[in-house]
Amino acid sequence: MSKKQLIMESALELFAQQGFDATSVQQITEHAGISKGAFYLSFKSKDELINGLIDHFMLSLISDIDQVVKNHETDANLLYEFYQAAFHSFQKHSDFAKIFIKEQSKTLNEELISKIHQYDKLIDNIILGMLDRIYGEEISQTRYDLIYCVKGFIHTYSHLILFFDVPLDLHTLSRSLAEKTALLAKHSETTFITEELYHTINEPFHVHVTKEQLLEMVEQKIEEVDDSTLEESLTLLKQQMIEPSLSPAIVKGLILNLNNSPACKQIAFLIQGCLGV
Amino acid sequence: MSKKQLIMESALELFAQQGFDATSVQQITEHAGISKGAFYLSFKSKDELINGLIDHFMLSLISDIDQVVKNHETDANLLYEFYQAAFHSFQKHSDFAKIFIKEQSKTLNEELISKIHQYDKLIDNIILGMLDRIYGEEISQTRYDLIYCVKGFIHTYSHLILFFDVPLDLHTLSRSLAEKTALLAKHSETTFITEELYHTINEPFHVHVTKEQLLEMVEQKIEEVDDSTLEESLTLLKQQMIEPSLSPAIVKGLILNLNNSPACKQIAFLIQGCLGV
DNA sequence: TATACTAATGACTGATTGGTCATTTGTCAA
DNA sequence: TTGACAAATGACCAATCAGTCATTAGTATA
Repeated sequence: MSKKQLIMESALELFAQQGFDATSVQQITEHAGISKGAFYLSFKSKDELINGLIDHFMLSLISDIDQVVKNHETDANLLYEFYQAAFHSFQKHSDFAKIFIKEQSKTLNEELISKIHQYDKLIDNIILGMLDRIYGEEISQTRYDLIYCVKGFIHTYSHLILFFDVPLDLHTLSRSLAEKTALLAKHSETTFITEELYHTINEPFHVHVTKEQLLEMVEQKIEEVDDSTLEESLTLLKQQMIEPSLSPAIVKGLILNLNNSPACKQIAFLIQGCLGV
Repeated sequence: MSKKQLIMESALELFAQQGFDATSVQQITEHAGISKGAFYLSFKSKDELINGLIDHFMLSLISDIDQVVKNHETDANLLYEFYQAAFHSFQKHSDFAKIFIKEQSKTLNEELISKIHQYDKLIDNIILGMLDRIYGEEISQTRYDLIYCVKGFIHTYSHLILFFDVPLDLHTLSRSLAEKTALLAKHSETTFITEELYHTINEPFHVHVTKEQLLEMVEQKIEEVDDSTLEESLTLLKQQMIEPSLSPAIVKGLILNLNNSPACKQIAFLIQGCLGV
């Protein structure tokens, strides 16, 4: 495990317990068994660490959900699968999820708030795509309202999953929420969040990872992975981003390779967006 | 305005902008135009101030909602009125609502977390009472699930109200959420939060304000109020709490007097509970 | 072994914090 | 005008913080 990862894992644990502000760099380095100076060899500042954590786990969550929504053929169970994926991802990264719920829109930098807002919009788009696919024209009036309902459901029930040590039946929960969402989608008539209102609210934010940033991330990932298939796939896709030469089928296949590895799902999602597949 | 109130208002504004940790006592006192020493004449510590703010505004919110639910005769529009009351209360105390949403279950003292949990349970009970009153046996299987849905709705839509400077139509919002809640209450069948699960989760917490604490609060309130009717009502009710002598009708009337004043609604709610009216 | 290099350390700095307390200021009745 | 008391002040303290840097430890090459 690289030093960066070690620090991130130690920090994550402490942040989940105590929050960002209440956790000192000293504590993190002690918990990781390294010196304070070593921390600043891996991260320029505490803020950079927080930034990195948010990027890492938000992308993980988003790519988890996105993959399920994209790869699910029969729309019948899609809602159920969506909720399953979301809650499983929360459970898998429960430390980060705790931070995300607790510190959401706290007193962070402008930069961080904007970043979180961007990820939030990504999630909105995934949910919207899913709803449109299932219900189509049927929900043309209420689709934006439904996004907020779905996010409301996830938020409240996440509390249970994260902050109580009770064994929960995620299957029943997902089934229950799928039922509720379907009810709202089929019978809800009053519209509160019109398309206009939705866009007014989200106007100033645009999602964007520059190609340069992404290339850098790919390079870093190449050094991290052990599997040769993954390494090769990443290298080829990096080349493709610099100078397209491969056929679409090959590119899709390479991205699938990455999607099969939990460690590469996130970067797969980004490459996918960059190459427009 | 008493010094205590001045400090609380100044602190509230800064807390809403920056959060608890990021706001120093120095900043608060500068903003209030007093010295640092003067702060500690009114509050034993920064924590005591935070405690006071939470008590003050949570009670305000809860008594606002409770009054609407209790006093609404026709159950037809009750859901709508409930959401209206909740969002109006949020809008009225938007500074505090922001803090409440932002710092919810952050890294506060054990004491504070428990306190917030207690208020949360109070809200649960009000919602549950309302739902039972409207739907009765019809929702016997899903009543606890419905609480979480209602709270989920309020949470997500509160974000819009609090963090975007868009003029919002609370009437339409409340109507929309009333419709959605009714849909779920009437047609939802899958139960996730069973009665047993609900009680397991909330077991260790019990709401309690001791009579002594309440008497002290009443005394303080007597000194604060200007109106003679309010002062008299408070004094009589205080006597009643120490040694019951008035008829139930008089007690009810006195509480109504308090309910008519925004400044006394909260303490009215507590006295009501203490006297079992 | 000697040299050159990087990785890692932790004492240190300057800034900021919550909270204290000797001192000053303001306000009464005598 | 005086003296007694309460209200208010802000310099001060110890603790803690993020971040730095001179120094040391470890390692690979010659």
